[in-house]
Amino acid sequence: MKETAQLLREKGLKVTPQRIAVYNMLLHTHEHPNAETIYRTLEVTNPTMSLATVYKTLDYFKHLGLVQELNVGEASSRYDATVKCHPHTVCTCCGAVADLYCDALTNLHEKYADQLDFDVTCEQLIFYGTCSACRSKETEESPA
Amino acid sequence: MKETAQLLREKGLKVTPQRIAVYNMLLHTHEHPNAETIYRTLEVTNPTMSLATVYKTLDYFKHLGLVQELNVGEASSRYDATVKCHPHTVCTCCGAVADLYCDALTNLHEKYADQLDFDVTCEQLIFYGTCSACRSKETEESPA
DNA sequence: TTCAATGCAAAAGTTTTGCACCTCT
DNA sequence: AGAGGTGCAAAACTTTTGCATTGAA
Repeated sequence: MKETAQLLREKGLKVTPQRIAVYNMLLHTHEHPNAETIYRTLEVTNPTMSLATVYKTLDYFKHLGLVQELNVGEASSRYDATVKCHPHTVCTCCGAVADLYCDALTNLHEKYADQLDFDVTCEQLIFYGTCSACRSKETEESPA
Repeated sequence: MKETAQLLREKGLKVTPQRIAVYNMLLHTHEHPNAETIYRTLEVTNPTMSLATVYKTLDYFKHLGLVQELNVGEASSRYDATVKCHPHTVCTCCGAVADLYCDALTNLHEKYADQLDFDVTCEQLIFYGTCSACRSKETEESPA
């Protein structure tokens, strides 16, 4: 993946197989995995990968703005390669965390800046509830 | 505090000094303390209080809807006795977590329900940035 | 009196750190 | 060659759990 290597280089990072693997995994998933999940997934193709390196790598990426850390109330943080602020949904039934692309619910701080006595640099909107897949399952099991 | 005792009883909880102390502390603060902070504060007046009890108590309260757990990206959860959904601001300079009362930014899921393929039960909106106090300090130190 | 709550200490889970070795530049 | 990254193991931190004792009803 030449682009990832170049991106890391531009950010002033040394290019290593581990860093490329972590970044590419995040680029190609919508699951918002946590460090443990990233580690277990990459372990298969990168047998020498260690969990500590995943943590260190995610920390570098976060500070350089390559990834976004996401806190949905679980014990461990999730990560998203889409760094632009956007809302998320968290299904309390299956645990899935999904991106929400809805202009009306994005960059709320810009729309309401005049009502806030606060310099907002970033916002996080999370909806907790039941996703459509889990809702269908519930309806099958106990139809109204 | 007779009201707290009664509230706990109504929720089916045994009334103990520890539970009253935790609930009253949360009622009378706007700091959104975490378990450790609650413990250290109450330790002074309730010398036998233990941290494990604080955790167990907060867990009961949360499940009974007496308190709200708040996750602002720190290692530990913060707690709020105001259980009604409302946005929060987090100052990345001083760490303060404040309530935001702004109708336009509350219950967003009701206003945009038709645009979401998701049954929302609860929402969490957090603005990260600099509070007015820290902004003034910055201006003093390096005036524009 | 009885059952649940408390407090302690130990355990579990996530994340960080120290350090010797390795690898990218 | 040299700076920096990796991997391992140990440590640090938050939260949970087991269990004997205490206390509320």
